[in-house]
Amino acid sequence: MQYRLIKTEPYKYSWEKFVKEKKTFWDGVRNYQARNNLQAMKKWDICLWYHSNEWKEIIGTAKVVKEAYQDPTTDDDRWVAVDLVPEKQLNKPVTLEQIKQEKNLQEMTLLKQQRLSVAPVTKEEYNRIISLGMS
DNA sequence: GCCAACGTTGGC
DNA sequence: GCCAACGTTGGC
Repeated sequence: MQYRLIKTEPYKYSWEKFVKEKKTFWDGVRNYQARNNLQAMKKWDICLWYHSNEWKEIIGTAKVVKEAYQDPTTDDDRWVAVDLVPEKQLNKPVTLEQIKQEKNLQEMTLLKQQRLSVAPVTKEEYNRIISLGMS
């Protein structure tokens, strides 16, 4: 089981819309590092769902239900997509501000590489976020 | 809306 | 293969 963090801009594709639709495919990644992270995803891996821009918070988690396949939005075979379904919503979103203040979360890729749209997350970081979000 | 950080492109 | 120029992202 692996954990990752994926970013969306809420006005493009929000958590609310995701929950309503019950499923989405994660496409449009045009960055090699993010692509590599996408390709490494396995079925049932968990992704933290992060809203960038004005929200700046982790709001819920998603489960991978289909591993990387050719991105349907492009003919370019360098890019891939995965299918996700909502797993759980946090009682209380974990904000970027909180993450910055958490001693144990300083090493998160989210903080180190702000532009990466699909980032790895360790089990410890994941557990920490969930306990913050569920408290 | 600005700008820093960083990824990508293309000329050499 | 290097690196300057350029474009995009995302926090503020």
